[in-house]
Amino acid sequence: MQKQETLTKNQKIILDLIEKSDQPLKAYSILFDVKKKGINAPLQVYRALKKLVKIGKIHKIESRNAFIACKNSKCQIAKATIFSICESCEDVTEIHDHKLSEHLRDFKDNKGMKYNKYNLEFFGLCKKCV
Amino acid sequence: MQKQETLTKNQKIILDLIEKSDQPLKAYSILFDVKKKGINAPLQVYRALKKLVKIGKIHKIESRNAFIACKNSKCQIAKATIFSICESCEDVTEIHDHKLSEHLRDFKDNKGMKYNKYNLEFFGLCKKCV
DNA sequence: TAACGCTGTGTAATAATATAACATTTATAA
DNA sequence: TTATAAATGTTATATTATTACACAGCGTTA
Repeated sequence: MQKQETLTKNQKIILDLIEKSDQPLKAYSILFDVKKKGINAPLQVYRALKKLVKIGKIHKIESRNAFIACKNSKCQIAKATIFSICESCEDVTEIHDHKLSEHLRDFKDNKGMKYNKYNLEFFGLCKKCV
Repeated sequence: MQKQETLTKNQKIILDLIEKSDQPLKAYSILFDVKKKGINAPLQVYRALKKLVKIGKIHKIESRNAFIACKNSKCQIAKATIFSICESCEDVTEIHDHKLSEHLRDFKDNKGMKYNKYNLEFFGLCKKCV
């Protein structure tokens, strides 16, 4: 079987919703919002989220248990994510910084471990909240 | 009131347990283990964990919802953490890499956000699991 | 010393996040 | 067309974390 190119109905519904928000959404808030479209159970949401994360359409903000759309149109990068998170207003922004990404991509520890993925979250106060 | 230097009974019990493990422990597994010491409820565990994280004695592995002791004897660094995580055996190691830490500490985005904390998790396969 | 603020304790209840198990359906590949 | 991988729908349950309340201990300061 080939890699699936087109999303299924549930996946589309959920991706649409996440893409309309510029901030991360939580699974059960997504569930609440898509009930009118016939998605009734948590598992239906979690399954779609899992797939969307896998193909890089969305990312999980681990420290917040929330999901945000990847704005990078070319993004197949489920594998290398950097976010800034305001600890006051909880605003989350994905960071695309070539130099930093390069640095992280090239990082080697002294254990001989080969990395294929990383997730970096910066915390602080955004301009509005300072 | 001054900053508390000494840990309370519950905090000590839980820190001891976490320090004896070289791998991250989950809250409810901690709870199970400390029941014999008179800690009966999840909240007692979560409260101690929160404090221990705050003072830098332990770190939370966000992607795993688990807690690991900080091995760095000087560690007051609840604020700057880097881990490597094996996706096969789930082995977790804290990384101390001066150059990388420096790079992350000095990172500035273009939003004027001031960071006071970051958490970086690398994923891959450890030597044993390759 | 009494009153206050702060931190921690203990307990019960509940909220929030996530997965297991099962039967069925749809899509793709051989 | 048949085998298989991927997705669906549903119910139940597991796991992770917090709210709310009553109270205890300690240091500060009035």
